[in-house]
Amino acid sequence: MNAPRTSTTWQAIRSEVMRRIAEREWAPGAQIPHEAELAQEFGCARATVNRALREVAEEGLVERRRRAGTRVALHPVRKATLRIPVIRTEIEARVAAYRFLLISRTEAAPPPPVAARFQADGAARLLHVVGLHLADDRPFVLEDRWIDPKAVPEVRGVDFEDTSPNEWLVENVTYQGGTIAFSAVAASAADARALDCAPGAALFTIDRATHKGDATLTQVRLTYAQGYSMETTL
Amino acid sequence: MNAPRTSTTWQAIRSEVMRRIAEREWAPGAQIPHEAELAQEFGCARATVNRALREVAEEGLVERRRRAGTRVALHPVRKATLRIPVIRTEIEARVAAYRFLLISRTEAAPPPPVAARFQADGAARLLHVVGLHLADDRPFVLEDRWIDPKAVPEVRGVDFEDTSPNEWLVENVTYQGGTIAFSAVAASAADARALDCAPGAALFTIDRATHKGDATLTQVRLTYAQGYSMETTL
DNA sequence: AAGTGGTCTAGACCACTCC
DNA sequence: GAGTGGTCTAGACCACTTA
Repeated sequence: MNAPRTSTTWQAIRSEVMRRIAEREWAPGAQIPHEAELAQEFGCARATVNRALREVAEEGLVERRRRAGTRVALHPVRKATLRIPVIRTEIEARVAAYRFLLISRTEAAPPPPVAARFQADGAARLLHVVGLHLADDRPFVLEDRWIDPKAVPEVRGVDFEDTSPNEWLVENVTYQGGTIAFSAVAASAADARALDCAPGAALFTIDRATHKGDATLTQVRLTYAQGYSMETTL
Repeated sequence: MNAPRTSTTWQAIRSEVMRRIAEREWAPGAQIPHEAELAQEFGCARATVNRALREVAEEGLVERRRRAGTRVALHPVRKATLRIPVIRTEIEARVAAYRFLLISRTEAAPPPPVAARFQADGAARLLHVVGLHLADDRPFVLEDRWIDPKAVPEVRGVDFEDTSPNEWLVENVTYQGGTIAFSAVAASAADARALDCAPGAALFTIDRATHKGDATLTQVRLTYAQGYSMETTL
């Protein structure tokens, strides 16, 4: 989008490098010239070449190692970046009216598979919140969440009548890491009731756990209404 | 992993910035000091601060705009990076024996939904390849692919008996862009037969189209065996 | 008009790893 | 031991945006 007057931009170098890889001028597995050499060729500073190659490496097209140099990847691992917005934002982006419907909010001992994730003593009681996100008053996604009140003390005072756990947690708790898994499940009776589909219907689900240090803060299963598709670009 | 002697590293600055955001020292929506100020505080060059903040911005924790400065994101859009390996690699990573079984390879006029993606004249004939990837001789994923021979001429000479289209294309065609969609579908009769599950079972699917310039090179639907889950970390 | 981030330069030192 | 990428510096100019 910008065209500085005199200098070579790192974007230009990135494009040229990617072109040479695409056109097989640099074959898969082959080593490409080192930074200093490319800097000379392009008539720019080595830092500029470094910036360009770092980006190409992040996309997985080349692999870089000190001393060994830079090689064109043999099996470029394609990387897709998923943007995972707050559900309310996702629905509003579809120009639909958002509403959250709290189904239940209890404290209970989690079932074994959930407890295992929290690496908690089996006796520990966790907060269990279930609610439905609606788009234009039609079911969009069912949120089934467990929260550890010991790790997130403020949560005890929240009723989740107006604000979904999804949104409250994003705004009030900073995560340090987590895992996400995407899968397909057959709708349970409860799923079918909440999401207005037939039992056994194929539903897209996201299971997410977020951590802070060693502690698991929260775990959630999002079960999307039938026909949902999560999309991104390469 | 490294601790240079005298200088401040950009990783250290990134950590400190993320800490301040996590600890609410910098509140959501608030503006943070500008680069020159932080450089002075940390006793380093502005370029180092820039590098650190650029990384934090890429993770979605802050938003940066010229003149407007850097703000802590109100709704941090979490970004998950999916590594999408070649299927053979994915199976071998599970310490399973990989095998590809070609089911059919024909040239045909694509059905309308496929043709639309190729923006081709309806009369165009595309290569249609269907095959099954097996892990330890058990069905892992069904690949149903359309390839435009006009965009990928070399493909006419490939029989796909030994090498799956998935693998062949990764090695022989460089993409410039594409779209990916993840969803859940009920197993069709053919899916059920190939993947050894009941018709109607909930299956995880990936639909991918890859482009080069304006041309759509190939489009594929990957239907995974029951119970498959795609995982990543935040 | 002015402030802020985006980028480039030229040079330097260092970390890592292959030979 | 030596070559390559990783990073930092100090300074500079520019692009973009808002006031």
